Amino acid sequence: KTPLKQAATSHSVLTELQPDCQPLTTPPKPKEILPADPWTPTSNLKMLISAASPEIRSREQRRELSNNAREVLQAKPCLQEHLSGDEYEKSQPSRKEKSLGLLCHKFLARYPDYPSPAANNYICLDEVAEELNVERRRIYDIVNVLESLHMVSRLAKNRYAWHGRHNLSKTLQALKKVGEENKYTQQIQMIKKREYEHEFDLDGERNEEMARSFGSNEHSEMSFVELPGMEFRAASVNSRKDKSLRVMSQKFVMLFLVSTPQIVSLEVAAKILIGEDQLEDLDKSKFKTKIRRLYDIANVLSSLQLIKKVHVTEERGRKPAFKWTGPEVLPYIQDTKLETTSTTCPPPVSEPIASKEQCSKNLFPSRGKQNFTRHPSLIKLVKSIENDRRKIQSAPTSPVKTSASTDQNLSAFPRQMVPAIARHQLEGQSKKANEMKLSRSALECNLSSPEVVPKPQPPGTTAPSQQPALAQPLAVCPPSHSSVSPVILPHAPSGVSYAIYLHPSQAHTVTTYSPSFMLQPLPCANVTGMKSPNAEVLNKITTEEGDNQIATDEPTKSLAAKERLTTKSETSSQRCLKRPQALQENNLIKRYRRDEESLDTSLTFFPSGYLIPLTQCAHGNKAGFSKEKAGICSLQHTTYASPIAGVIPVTASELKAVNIPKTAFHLTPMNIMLSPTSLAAAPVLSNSCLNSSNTSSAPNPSPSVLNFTLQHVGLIPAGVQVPANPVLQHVAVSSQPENVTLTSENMSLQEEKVSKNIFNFLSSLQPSVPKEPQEPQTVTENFFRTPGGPNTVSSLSANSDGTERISQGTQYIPQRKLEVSED
DNA sequence: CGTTCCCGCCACCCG
DNA sequence: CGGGTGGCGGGAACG
Repeated sequence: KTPLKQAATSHSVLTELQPDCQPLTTPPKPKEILPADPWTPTSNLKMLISAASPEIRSREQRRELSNNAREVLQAKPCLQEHLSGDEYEKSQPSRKEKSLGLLCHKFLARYPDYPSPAANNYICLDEVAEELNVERRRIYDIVNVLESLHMVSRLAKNRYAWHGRHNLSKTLQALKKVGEENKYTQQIQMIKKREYEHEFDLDGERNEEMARSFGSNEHSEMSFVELPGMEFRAASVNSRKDKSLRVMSQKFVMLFLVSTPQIVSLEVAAKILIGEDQLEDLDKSKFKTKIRRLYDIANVLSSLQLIKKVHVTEERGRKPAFKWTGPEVLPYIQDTKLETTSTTCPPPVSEPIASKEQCSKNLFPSRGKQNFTRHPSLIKLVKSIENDRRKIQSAPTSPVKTSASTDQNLSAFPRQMVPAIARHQLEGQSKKANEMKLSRSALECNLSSPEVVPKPQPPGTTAPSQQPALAQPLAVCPPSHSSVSPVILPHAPSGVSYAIYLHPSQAHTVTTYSPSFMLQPLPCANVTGMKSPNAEVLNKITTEEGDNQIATDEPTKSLAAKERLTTKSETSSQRCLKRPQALQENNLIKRYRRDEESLDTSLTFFPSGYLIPLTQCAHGNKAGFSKEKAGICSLQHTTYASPIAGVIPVTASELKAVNIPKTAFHLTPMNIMLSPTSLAAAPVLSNSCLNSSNTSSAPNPSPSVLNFTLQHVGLIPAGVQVPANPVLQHVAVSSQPENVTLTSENMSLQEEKVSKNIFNFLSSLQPSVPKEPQEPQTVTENFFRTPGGPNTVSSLSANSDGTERISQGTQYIPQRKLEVSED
């Protein structure tokens, strides 16, 4: 033990502090707090307690890293001032500063999102623990969930290999598949239904039966999901019977990938995760523990930017929940597509892969959503950060030598993986995601034609070396801020939906009103931010990016690739997934049957909508984009396939009976869905579009774009604006003046109203609009709609308070309202 | 007070 | 049998 302390603090309990502080992490802490120092009654008490407690021994008083300090400063900038002498608030290491999330951030900062296989991406738990000044135990928590995502893998005891996000795509696909096989969607439905019934004190006995049919049934207790190329972990060391965290984490993720609104409440998650193991036993403590674990997992997933916390509000108050913010996951596809896509794919991404270097160097590898051009001014920051990271990595603390064998594994794997991954990223894995949609359109505006699009040159900041990156259509801002950003943000500020979806009917109106906007048919299942409890079918629906050659000339379609919904065949999913367990095959038939059965009882969703981008964008050239996605998805089955518009809850049975029109446009009286975030995003889009289109050479690095990007990427907290004269600031949600409520009855009236509303909104996009801080989004939604048939409608209303509400269906059970709000 | 979740005891399990 | 793992839940910090 080398109790070498920089600060002469008399930490009696200070156990181990590594003298050799990492070069990167600025060790010196502003002010050191002496635990024994009696300046706060609380502290005294604490001391006494700790002293009295039998386990005083390893009471570590670790200081926080500069990062934390920074965050703290941000959090309470005002408090810093010299108020009443010295003693400020509490002790430095506030609980938050020790949070797992923060720790995870620090951890992730040490490794690149896309490490080059060449580098020795080894993780020594001990070292990390020391450098981060935390108990090893905490590192396990992080590593375990990372492992569940195959971002790391265990090599030997105390040693892990870092893979970064290279495998993420595949992993998520696999998880999604397994999730589907497990019929998590149905299970979720079950639980929700049960809750609902409980409210009315309905006989809960009946439920048991249902439970049996669903959740408990086929205890497909799947264990750890492995990746094809990944399993070969040091077999020797990897015997531990993976129980909880790892598996739990995977299941948790599955829930997101499988559920349509991609929002999962802790409660539901916990119940499902418990229910799997044992038949429903409302064990209080067990539940509680599960929740606690989920928080742990959620924290690191949050750090990975895969999810973010939101709140779901029902009649019974609001419950914590999480929303998937990670990449949209494509249904697993055979390898066939590889060639097809690779040819169509813009060279940049697919090529560079050859040289991992570039990949890893690209701090903003193209990722699912958040396809925003990296603002040049960010480059600097990014670079320095990366630099730091490099230092850390090369720090003497991690001198581990690579064994030939392991090295092999490491390098070999990525090589194969990358191409596929790259392609996915390119394609944009979320065909369904609205955000994807929008971002892509934005991207297209800016990037699809590099020549046309001027490269923003930040005043004084020019990074020629980065040019290539910018030129690449794919060199867009990924959400991978986690690895980049030194700043810790509370939550990803910006939401996810950037598009406005309109029903065709409304579309007309809108177009009329403001000709400058274009309507773009868009299949957006989960975009709306609405919660669709029974989107079971949805899960099987795959949006197909389209009709390749969809025209570029037709204004209505030119903007983005046309997308279609196609049902995904179970067969495809089945056959694609290679699960270690062979039992699967045996159950295949059974599952089919089950699936069919369940289909009958569940509701179906037919999503759709329109994206309303600026016309200018159309000028651009997105031809390439729209084309390349052609035939990505192999729709070998089309049970319910058909491009459909509108979000329409329909029961399977109804579906059969009603005979859904191919163009289900009229099925939905209306379905305009505005999410607060969309409002915020829109300005950006418009701005960028304007820049690129209006003036073919608009060097103006719009600050709003920067701000938005920063916020979105998490470099700065929401609400914070980067100094720059705001040309187009976020349009406050409140820009929507009136409440809009649509019902099937008074459609025409409502319609008008809506259009008006939209018009207002669109108008508000103009530069003159005053900026306002983003507000938490609130989505109200009805659950458990009754089988209302085609008449069911969705409606949206914007409250004067700036929050929006989206509710669907007038025939839903009113009590089943649900709100999702981001903090 | 409810939510979030840190801390670290201690059971496992693997050399 | 020692040490790495990590399940687990009390209870403190936070809001």
